[in-house]
Amino acid sequence: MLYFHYFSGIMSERRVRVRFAPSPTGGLHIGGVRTALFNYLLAKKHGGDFILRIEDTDQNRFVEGAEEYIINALKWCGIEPNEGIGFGDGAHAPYRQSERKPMYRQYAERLVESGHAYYAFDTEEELDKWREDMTAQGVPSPQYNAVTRQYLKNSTSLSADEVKTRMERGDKYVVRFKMPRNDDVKFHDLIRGWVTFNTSQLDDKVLLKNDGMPTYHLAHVVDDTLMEISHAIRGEEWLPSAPLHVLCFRALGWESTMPQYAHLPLILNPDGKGKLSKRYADKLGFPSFPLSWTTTNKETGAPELNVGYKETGFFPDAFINFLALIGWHPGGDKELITLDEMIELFSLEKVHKAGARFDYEKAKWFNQQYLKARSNVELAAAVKKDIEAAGFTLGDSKLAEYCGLIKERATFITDVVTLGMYLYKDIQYYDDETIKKKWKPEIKSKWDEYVASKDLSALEADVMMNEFIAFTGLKTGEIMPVLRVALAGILQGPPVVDMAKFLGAKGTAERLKKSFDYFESVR
RNA sequence: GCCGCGUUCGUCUAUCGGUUAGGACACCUCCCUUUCACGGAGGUAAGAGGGGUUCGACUCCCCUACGCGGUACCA
Repeated sequence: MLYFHYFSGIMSERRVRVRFAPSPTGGLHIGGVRTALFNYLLAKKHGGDFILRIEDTDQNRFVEGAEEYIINALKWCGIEPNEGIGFGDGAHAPYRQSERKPMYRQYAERLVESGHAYYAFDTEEELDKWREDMTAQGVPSPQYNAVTRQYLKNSTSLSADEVKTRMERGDKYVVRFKMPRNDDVKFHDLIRGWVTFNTSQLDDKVLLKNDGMPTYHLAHVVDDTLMEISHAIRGEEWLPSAPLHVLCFRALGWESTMPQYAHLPLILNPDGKGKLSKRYADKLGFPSFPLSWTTTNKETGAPELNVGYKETGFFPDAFINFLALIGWHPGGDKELITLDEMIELFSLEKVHKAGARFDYEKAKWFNQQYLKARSNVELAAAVKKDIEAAGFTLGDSKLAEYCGLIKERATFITDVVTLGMYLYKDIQYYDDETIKKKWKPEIKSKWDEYVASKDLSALEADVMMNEFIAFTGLKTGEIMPVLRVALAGILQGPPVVDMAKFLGAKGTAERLKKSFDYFESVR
């Protein structure tokens, strides 16, 4: 509802409004989903607004379908914004920065007028060349700053006339922030506390590009202000440019409504080397996107399908639970928590500072826990389509029974379909090795003998199995593996008697006969 | 290189000056089950190093090391 604004100078109460602001440059990756999640949690915790803003200021990197993907991913995760692209316009439309393009220029101009920014005419080629030369001379990362701007082509170094003619002539130019030469910029981060940077380390960042689009820096300062954003929660990779942003707010006279920053720790690759990347995920065999997403191979140009968490068989609630606990911990020993509980428990102060390695094994464990907790009926509904497509022809209650038999053994919802396939269609594979070791022809003759005198329609399958085992006179260790393979084909799965019950006396008898005949042929 | 941020079991983490440093994943042992799994019981395993401050530091400060991030007319 209302949030106590601690560090704004004047203590004020402010409605919590947060935004998730991805670039439509491809599929949303796991780190992005977690950023969205933390934004969502803070908004819900305080009864505020969660906004989806699309930061598409770089036309070159725009990817078709990415925006729709982001919307669908948030929907699947169950963390839907209540305002913004795909979720309804509020009072601050439009929410796509490309559509807000005309709004930004005036603020860039304002900064130029107030002496906080200037025009620069250097072309990208000239700058590339200049950086190259500087690097060759031993400057590791050349800065466009208080010193170098004096000899580069801009309105601080050129005469007023020259600037005027260039602009009238239609020369392309950018607007750069005029970074002070040597000032300390101090700001408070909700996760890290006070952070200080010296402006001598910062350069004159481009605010408005030569195509008239703002860069991220200007765009988010303007939009966060106009959209009345109270908290800016983003990845740690933004921390180094935060002082620039603070200075922009200040120069525009917006410091009092500046959002409070919270820089999230990064999700690292499992070996701790670098930000979690698709490349690593691919290599180690786990998904990096919530939903499947097709990318284009940079070398071959061929389309590549990246299977998502959803398609792998993750439940959204399990996925979110797992993600929430990367870099955040509410205290206590409870790990299985619902979204509502997360909202209740959430606070940015409890977010960790250090980066966290991604652990796919733990992700699987979460899913397994959620799977086990689902009712048989729920699982049946979730799996019905796939399982019917795979050959299951029985009714819903039978399908639920099947799910109950299988779920303890499954990690993914997709496992439920495949793990007990032999129960709803013919056995596709037999473990011949076990048969070669365990098969005794007398089992078949005993079975024929046993079953000849029985009325299968009047017999319970479990009773039948127990009677038959006793009838063979064999030790359970001798007979059980054979019966298991005869019913399932493999040495895994639910208890033999339970499988028999599922198959029914008649179904079990048919299957035993068929399997025993086969066993005779392989022994 | 420079700047920033960080550093508790292999991994995710609890601890907010006084604990036998707790939990979870993974791993190992045993039990349950003559299958696989689930479940249960137990086990191995941690405060990067060095200085301070303090009666007392994982906890506060400094230095070092290491890791990550940033250093674009990308976000």
